[in-house]
Amino acid sequence: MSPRSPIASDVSTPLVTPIRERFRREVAGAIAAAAEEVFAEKGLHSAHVDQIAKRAGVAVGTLYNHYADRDALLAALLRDRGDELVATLNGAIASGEGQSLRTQLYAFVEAYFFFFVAHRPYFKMLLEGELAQLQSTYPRSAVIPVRCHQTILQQLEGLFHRAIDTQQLRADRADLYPWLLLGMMRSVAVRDLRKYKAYKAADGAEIVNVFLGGAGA
Amino acid sequence: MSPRSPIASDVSTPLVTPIRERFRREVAGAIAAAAEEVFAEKGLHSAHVDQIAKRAGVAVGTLYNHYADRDALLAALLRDRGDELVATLNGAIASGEGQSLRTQLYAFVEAYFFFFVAHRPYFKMLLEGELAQLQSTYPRSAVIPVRCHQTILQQLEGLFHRAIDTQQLRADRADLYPWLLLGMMRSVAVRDLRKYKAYKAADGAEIVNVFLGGAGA
Amino acid sequence: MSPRSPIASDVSTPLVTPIRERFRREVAGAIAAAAEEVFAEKGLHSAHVDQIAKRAGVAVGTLYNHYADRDALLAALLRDRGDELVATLNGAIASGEGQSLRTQLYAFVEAYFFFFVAHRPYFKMLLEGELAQLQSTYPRSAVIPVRCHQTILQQLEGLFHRAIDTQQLRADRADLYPWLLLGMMRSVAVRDLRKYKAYKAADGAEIVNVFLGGAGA
Amino acid sequence: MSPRSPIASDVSTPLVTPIRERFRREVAGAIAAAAEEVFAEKGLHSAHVDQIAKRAGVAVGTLYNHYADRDALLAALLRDRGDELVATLNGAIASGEGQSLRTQLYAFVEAYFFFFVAHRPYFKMLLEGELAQLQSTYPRSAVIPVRCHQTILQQLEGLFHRAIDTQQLRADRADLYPWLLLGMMRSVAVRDLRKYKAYKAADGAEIVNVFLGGAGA
DNA sequence: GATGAATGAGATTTCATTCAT
DNA sequence: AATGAATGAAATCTCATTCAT
Repeated sequence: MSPRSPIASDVSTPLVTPIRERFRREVAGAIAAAAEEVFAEKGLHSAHVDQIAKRAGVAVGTLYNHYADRDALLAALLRDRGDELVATLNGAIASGEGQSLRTQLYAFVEAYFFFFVAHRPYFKMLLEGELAQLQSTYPRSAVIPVRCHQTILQQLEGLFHRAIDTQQLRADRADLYPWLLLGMMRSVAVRDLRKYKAYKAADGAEIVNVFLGGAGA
Repeated sequence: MSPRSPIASDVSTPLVTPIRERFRREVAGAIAAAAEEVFAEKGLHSAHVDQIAKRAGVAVGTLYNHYADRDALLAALLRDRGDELVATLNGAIASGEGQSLRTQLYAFVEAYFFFFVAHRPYFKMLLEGELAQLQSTYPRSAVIPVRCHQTILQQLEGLFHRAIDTQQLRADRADLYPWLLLGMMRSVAVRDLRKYKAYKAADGAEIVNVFLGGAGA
Repeated sequence: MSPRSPIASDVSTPLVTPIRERFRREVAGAIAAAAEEVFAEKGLHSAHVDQIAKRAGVAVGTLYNHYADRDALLAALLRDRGDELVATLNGAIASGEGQSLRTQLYAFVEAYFFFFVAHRPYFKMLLEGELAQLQSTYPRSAVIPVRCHQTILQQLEGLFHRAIDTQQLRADRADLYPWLLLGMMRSVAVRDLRKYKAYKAADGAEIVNVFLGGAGA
Repeated sequence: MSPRSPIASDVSTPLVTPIRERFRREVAGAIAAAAEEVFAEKGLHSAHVDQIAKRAGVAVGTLYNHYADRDALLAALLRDRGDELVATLNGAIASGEGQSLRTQLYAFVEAYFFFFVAHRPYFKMLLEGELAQLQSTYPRSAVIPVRCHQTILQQLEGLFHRAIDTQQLRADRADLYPWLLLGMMRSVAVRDLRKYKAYKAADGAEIVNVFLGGAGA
């Protein structure tokens, strides 16, 4: 009720609230960053909130001031970065508009791995989340990676649909192609995460080559 | 008292034991079957031993009479079926010996999905196990799916190596090809498991078609 | 009801029953012997019935055919050997009747350690049983070592009572003396069991010397 | 906002922490006290963590916030009080320095029973722990009572060694004497714990009298 | 009577969440 | 808003005892 109350932020208190709010966001961001690391390192089930709080340099209670529960924190991570990924891929699609399928796919795959290289921990979470069955324990988080996967498939479906119209892609098994292309992409990402071979731009290009022209001699 | 007394014949135990032994194995089998279901349904982390015991129709203690602990049970499941899968694929490789790469790959992919269709629950476990980080909680189980995945990659490496010698496959990115092919296979398996589309023989054939000749028109 | 029934052992079946009975006792004896070893090795709480059965070369069920439960088995062991010990000590008392206190104590202590050397595993059980609180888990066994201890104290009380009458022992703290003497004996037994120093006859003699004449120069 | 703001003083944590820390210690102390009681009452094996937690008025989880596991709790109890006991006895030895062996032993025995009377529950644990075989289940706790016993024997060895030099003690069986004296002390402690006779100062004195001069008339 | 697998109550331990300070 | 100790439901595992063969 006082003019300095952080709750009733109106025009008379334009300075206090933003500072508090910025602080708030910084803490939430630190927790999210720590959580992403710990979830990626330990796995979606074995990452414990104490570890996350310690890594973030805050107390567990603080974590619960920013996220309703473990599920909400995990869901926020998966959703935010997932939205980023989808947006990045949409950007690649938009940029390739009107060009050849090959060019469009190059752009798409390049954007995918660009994001991958920048966010390996997120990808670990995403790939684990697509298959780990979290429904019972973390119902809100559980659906997000699956939805993300679906969205990417739909993006590819869109690309492919237009490519079929212009006869750049065989039509008969178009339903399968998004799964095949994304399966190769995922596999190359796993290869990198398993520390077999660090991803290189040539890998993405080869995925497109094989997808469009095959690996046969 | 004679050494050949019909009462105390030294063949008497082989009569009693097989019955017990058969029972024992049946129970162990029932537990393994129940475990496979529950692990597939609930996930490798969220499947609980009492659920497994209940599903198998035995008490928890019985489960522990047959498997040292939860980790050992899970490891046994993953190992046994994994060995079966590898053997099946080896069979396919052997059967295709000397034929064209396309024929060999058809056989390989067909065998893979034949096994998949027969053992969907196992595949759920396998695919989850390749990424779920089980090391801390279930160290013995953790390595098995990864090892299985490696073995299959090596099988493909072998196939591809010979195909390169006979110029049926481009040589330059041969290191990548096992990952690409297996990535597509895995993705189609996931598509089935997610209940989008049940696997059909044509799907496997198309994987080989795309892998060798591409999807471009 | 038949004349050969092992249950109704009367004069008409004098041969069959004894054989069966002997067999029965041999098995019970083997179980008891194994149990004594395992209880001594692992401790009264940590000795498991499976271990005992395995050591005896029988199945657990057989063990339960001979002893109602773990408590009964343990109680039988403690009681039987305890009775032997008390009888042995009574023998020593009887043999020393009418002789000097010193002579009587030598005989008593010698008998005690004679039995100890012959039955170290039993002594481990006995000494542990005097203090381990078994009441809640093994109520019948729990009281036996305590009762045995009491009986020995009473035997010493008897000896000392007569020695006081003949003025061979100071009268004022006679209530304490059984505890002091037995305390020294017990301690020397523990010294042996802990593998510090194997018991020698001279040790028993010195206990009597110190008890009667002190260790002062 | 000033760097010396009275609110955000850098001495503020030292004010908050001590309160938390004091609470923490109080709870840890309450758990330890409850544990000592329950372990003494029920025995080292039969005391259960939920009984201890209930007695301490906390939840099980709280107990595990303060002690890594049951073994650690038990070990802490045995170690802390054992160190106290050894220190008390060292004090008695120091105080008797240069005086007659009789005087030194009076001081030693008096200190022992002073501690005993103050800490009967601990002594129950200690005496049980010297013999109960805890190695398999509680490896860390298992060694402590034995080590404590050894230390006390060594303290007596030291006393006796000097007494032999000054010809206050017979030299020939000096290796045995610590065991004999401590055996009597232990036995009198057990007599008290068994509720036969409460310990009195005269009992300790009589132990020394008998040890140095014997009980013979 | 001997067998040994099945039983399940009970013990220990974990960890997401709460809440007084 | 931050703290971190307290909470207790839930999970795994043990082992004395039973009982069908």
